[in-house]
Amino acid sequence: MALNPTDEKAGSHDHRPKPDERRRCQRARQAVLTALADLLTEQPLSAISIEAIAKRAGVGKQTIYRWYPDRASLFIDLYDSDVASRVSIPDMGSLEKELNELSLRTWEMWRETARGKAVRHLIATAQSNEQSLSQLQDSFMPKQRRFIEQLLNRAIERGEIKRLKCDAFIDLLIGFHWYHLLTNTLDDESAIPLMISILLKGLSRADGLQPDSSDVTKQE
Amino acid sequence: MALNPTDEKAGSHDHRPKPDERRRCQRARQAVLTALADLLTEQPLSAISIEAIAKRAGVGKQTIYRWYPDRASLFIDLYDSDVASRVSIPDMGSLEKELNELSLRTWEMWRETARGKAVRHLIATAQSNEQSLSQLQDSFMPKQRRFIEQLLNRAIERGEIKRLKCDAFIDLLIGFHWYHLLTNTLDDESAIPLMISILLKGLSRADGLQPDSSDVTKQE
Amino acid sequence: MALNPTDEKAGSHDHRPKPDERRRCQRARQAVLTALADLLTEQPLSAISIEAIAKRAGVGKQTIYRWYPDRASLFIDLYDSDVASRVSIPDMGSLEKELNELSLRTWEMWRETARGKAVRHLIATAQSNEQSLSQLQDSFMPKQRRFIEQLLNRAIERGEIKRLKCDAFIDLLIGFHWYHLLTNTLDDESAIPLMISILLKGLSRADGLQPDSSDVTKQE
Amino acid sequence: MALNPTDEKAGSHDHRPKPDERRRCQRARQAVLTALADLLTEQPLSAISIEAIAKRAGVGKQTIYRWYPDRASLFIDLYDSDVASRVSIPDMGSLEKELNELSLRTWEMWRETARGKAVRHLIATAQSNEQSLSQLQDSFMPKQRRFIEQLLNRAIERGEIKRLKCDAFIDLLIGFHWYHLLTNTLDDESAIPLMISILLKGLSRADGLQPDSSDVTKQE
DNA sequence: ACATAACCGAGACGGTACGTCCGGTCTTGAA
DNA sequence: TTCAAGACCGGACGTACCGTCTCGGTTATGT
Repeated sequence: MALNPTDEKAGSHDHRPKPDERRRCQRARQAVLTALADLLTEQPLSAISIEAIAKRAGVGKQTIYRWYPDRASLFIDLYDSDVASRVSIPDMGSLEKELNELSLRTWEMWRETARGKAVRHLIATAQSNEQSLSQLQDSFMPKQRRFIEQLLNRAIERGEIKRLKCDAFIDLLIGFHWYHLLTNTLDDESAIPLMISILLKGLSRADGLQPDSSDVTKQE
Repeated sequence: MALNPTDEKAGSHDHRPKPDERRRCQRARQAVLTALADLLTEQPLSAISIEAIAKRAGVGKQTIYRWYPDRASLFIDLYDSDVASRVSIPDMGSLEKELNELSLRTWEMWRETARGKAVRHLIATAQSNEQSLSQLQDSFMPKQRRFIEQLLNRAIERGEIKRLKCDAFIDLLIGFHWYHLLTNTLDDESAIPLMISILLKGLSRADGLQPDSSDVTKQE
Repeated sequence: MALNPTDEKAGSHDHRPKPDERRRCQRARQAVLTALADLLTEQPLSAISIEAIAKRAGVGKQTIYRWYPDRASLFIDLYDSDVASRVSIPDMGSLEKELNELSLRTWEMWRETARGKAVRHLIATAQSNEQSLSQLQDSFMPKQRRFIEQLLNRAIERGEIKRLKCDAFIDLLIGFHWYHLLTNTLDDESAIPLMISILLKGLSRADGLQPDSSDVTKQE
Repeated sequence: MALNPTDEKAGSHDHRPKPDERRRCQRARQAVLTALADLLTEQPLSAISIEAIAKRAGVGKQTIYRWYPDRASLFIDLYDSDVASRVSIPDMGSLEKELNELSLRTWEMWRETARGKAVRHLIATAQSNEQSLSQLQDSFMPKQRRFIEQLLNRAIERGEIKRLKCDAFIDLLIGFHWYHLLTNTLDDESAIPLMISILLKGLSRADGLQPDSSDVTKQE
């Protein structure tokens, strides 16, 4: 049986000419990201379109499509570009405090820079576009989870909690935030510490008590 | 002097001519819902459009727009029409068992009837359409929450848990499911009992231990 | 009652982005004109729609709307594109003969190329669309009149008739043809020479006999 | 017992439910005609639709469709209903004067009662609807021609002109008016007497001079 | 040092779907 | 039956974006 060497990626007959990252015009890149950021703050989500971004940025549409093969990539690039740093959490000695801090800062950033809208658009887009969904899964979500994992690891080092790889915990935490973001229902930020306290109680007791949940520590 | 009550100016905004629900053609309504259900099972989410639904149903587009002022209403009507009954949970004596049952049945229904896609489209749509968001908030979400509240109330009556109105608990539970639905990541349903056990442990301890979360029981 | 505020007033500060004529795709232009011509010969007038033309031409609707701001422009472009030349009349030494020739050839062309239908659609369209009416007035009618004016001028040079600028004469001639075209009543082409002989007799005597029509020669 | 007159039209495979003229509601009929007349004066031609007329008249659409099988019938009914009388011309002893009077009064009526718009719509409609075209040919046009024929007959009785049945003459006269009506170009009513003088000169000389037009007097 | 690629802006292109409007038919309840 | 009201199916309207494709013009690499 003869393997076709050109077909490394199954099903990919995508003969895209692979743009040369070195020659990328940084001015254009910045213009696009800035334009998108501006539109997000000024316009309703329904007014965000590639065409509008390109026009606002003074950039050809192709320039966007060249560097961002799907919408998700663009929004993720924006999200990463200048925002990640805003939510780095120092060691506060308490996981609960740190999670609260992380959550509150995230919401603050979502609100103030309209990045919340970007996330909403990103998630919405991924529902009807396979490539965008992949980007969401492979690029955006891991980064989001890593923030939380860092805090968990720190707590483990401090001996605050037991060593465990509990995806469900992170799912619950992020799911809570997404839920409120997507439904625009976080009337009261006091819901956050409450939610975290519930989660942490669940976590602290997850060290092998009930037989039907004893596998928590072995998950994954 | 007779005042003409039919004032054409009528500063009121929308003043839509209010279709007469009694005269609604049930055949058309069913055709639309069936067509939508079929498309959801057969087509990718990106292929779902009002136009496609109307064509498939053999119905004029206007007939859809007449009864569903926004896309969300349509999807919610579908969701309600024949699905709710599938996830009624009998009293199983254990909240944990019941929540597990509810979750598993929900995912089963989402999968088998493609109603999961409907929810995904519904949520995505609400991101760029204010009216749809309102429908999501006011019509879809309360119904979803009520399922869980019923189980919680039953557990309270059984004395299994203390009386409490803990929105955060429900947010966490639903948020978890939405998160996995929207990102198409529920590879393993064993994550569900794990998640529920975490939640329940948080809940069971929420009865006024730590001073900073003692208000759990008084919430709302 | 919601009155639909059609754009008829429209101070026409319509800063449309003015498409760049140089970049116009000639293939698309030809495809549109050919498709329209074909539809005119094959279909009843009621089946002629922008959508049908675009589909037949394998062209996006926008491509039509981009270059033809109103329906009239499209039909006039078709009419001009390949038809005008068919009715150029050589000097035959006699105005009557030439007018007969022009008329007969016009009807022949209207019939054989279905351009008569185009004119009918053009005129009908202009009745309910201000822009189309303007196009009819400013673009189509002058060209039609010029054909006749040329013959008249030639006759003047030959000394056949006196110098005069008689709009009414042309109005009568064109009016006659339009009348029969629009009502689909030209059962017998022998009506044409008869009509022309009447007109010409009126013309030949118009050289200042009756005082109340002496201004014929000064008209405009 | 009266015979049911609905089956008069032979060859009609039109299974229309045969409206009973005797039971026709005159209130509804008047309301429709008045509404149409009002819309014609108040609205641009593009705003005239069956739906708008029905709504304005406070009448069901079916009531219009029942009595007017095509749009043309409706407009002709309006035109006939109250307007014809306005252009009856007394014997003025001179055909030219009478034709001028007829023409001027027609334009005056067209303008003042917006009936000109009705005629425009009528003609436009006939371009894309066979039934309407038939109505135009069989009902509207003959009536219009009869006005002129009456004047011609009177002139013949007076001995002013020779006996003749010259369709072309009438075609020219009506064609002239239609042309200016449809193109909204009758800037100056002084064009009318000029046009008529041309026509009449043609007519007065049409009594067998040139051999090739000697058949004028034998026409029809 | 300069040819030659790839970039860039602009925007035309073939399409799909939007949400609205109207045509013409059918249904309902009241008179 | 007729009428007012209006729901119904169908289909065209004109617009907005999609993602692709030229088109000159402008870098900026690499031999």
